Amino acid sequence: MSSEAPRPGTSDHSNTLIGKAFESIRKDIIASELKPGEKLRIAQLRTRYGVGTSPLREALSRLVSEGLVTARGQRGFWVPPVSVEDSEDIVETRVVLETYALRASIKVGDDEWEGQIVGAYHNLRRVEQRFADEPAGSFAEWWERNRLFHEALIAACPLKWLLRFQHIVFDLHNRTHRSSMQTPNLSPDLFEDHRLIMEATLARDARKAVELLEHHIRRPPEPAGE
Amino acid sequence: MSSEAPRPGTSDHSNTLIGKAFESIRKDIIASELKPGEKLRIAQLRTRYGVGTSPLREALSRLVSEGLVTARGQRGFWVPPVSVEDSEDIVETRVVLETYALRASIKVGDDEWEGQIVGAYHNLRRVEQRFADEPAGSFAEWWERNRLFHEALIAACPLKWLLRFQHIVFDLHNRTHRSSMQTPNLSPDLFEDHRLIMEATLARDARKAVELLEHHIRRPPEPAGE
DNA sequence: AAATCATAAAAAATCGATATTTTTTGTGCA
DNA sequence: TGCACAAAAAATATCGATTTTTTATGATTT
Repeated sequence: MSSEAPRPGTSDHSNTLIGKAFESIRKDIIASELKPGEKLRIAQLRTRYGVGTSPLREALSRLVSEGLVTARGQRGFWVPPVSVEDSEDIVETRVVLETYALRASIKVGDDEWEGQIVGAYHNLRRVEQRFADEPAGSFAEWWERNRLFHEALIAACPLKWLLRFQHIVFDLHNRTHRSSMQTPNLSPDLFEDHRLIMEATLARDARKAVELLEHHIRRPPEPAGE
Repeated sequence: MSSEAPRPGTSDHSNTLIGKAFESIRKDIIASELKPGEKLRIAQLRTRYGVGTSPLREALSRLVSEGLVTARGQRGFWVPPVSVEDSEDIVETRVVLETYALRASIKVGDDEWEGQIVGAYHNLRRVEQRFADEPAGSFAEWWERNRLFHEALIAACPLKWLLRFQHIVFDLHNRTHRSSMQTPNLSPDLFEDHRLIMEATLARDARKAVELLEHHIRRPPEPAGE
């Protein structure tokens, strides 16, 4: 009997069309290639992602609970619209979860945890330096490494469920940012934030780290043109 | 064009077999009728809930993101097992979310909010009184009204996403409690907690209300026997 | 004439049956 | 006991049928 019940919160969908569709659609929604408010028609998605109806609908169903897709019975699926109220809600919820997790991490984090942060920051820094030269090419990459850096900061928090929720609102926040800028546009202030947050965190200065992180999360997206 | 994109976090699955299956399975998992660690075989569930493969799998997919079902690619679905670590994780996450939401509610709640709390408490009190006489008959009802009472307490919190996450961990916490007791067994201390929490909340004594709520959430389930 | 309502046609979502693929179980052999 | 292979079971995916919603059209009312 090698069929063990997996731990809660597990979602191993490797090697299935469901998994492929799930990841692809998730990626496209976060990147705002599937635009906020857009109707997700099954027939269209089938040709776009090259899978049948069933795996497609199952992937969409999974995304519903993550808030990246909304469903109405017998009416189909949509990309949820982006509104100011929702964005503020997402930002403040992210502040609550992420500052708690950062405090907890600073309290119990070990050498291994510190090393992961330094490594993630290094990778992030690389893209940030490259961003000035070729913004378009490094934009998507920046978001991914930004996510990994923030995850590393709070990885020592023992509450797995809280981290899971943080992941969800992070993705949602990511999407609102990306949908608000037509062209890649990242403030150098954001980059500076990262350095300061890391320094305060490694110095175990919880109060300062949390304050910096709050400002960082609340920082509004750069206006499109300048 | 009456097809409007619904707000994020919406899940209206009315009148679909998916919705029926989703609610039924969710209910049975929380009530531990589908037991922790149990394999969820599609063929069995089809006869049990009287629906076909497609709506069944979609319902299960939705439950995966809520943590009430786990999935392994090509291996199928399980009811997640209950472990001590997971339970502590769930409890502490619930404390973080629910105390924040209670504080926020006390800060901004209006008359309407207060009325809902009093009403929910009244309904809950009724079942709690009935519980002494017929525990088996009022057990499931108690859980539902308990949930409604706790939701009423924090309903004025403006962060919809935080409330949504609270709902998820509440259900998970509910399940761990129910799976730990073979026979209905609720402590009178729990009932007393409710009264005190309500009083402190309506008195707008945030510090006291939060302290009581923390103790209440952390209170372990009654041991099965006496 | 404009607006409302009913009806029909088209489109789309939903569902179940069947075929395919993968995993699990069972059996014989080294 | 361990391994290879075959059989069975189970999950997954595709397809087509059914149901529901949406759109289009025309008649009726104000």
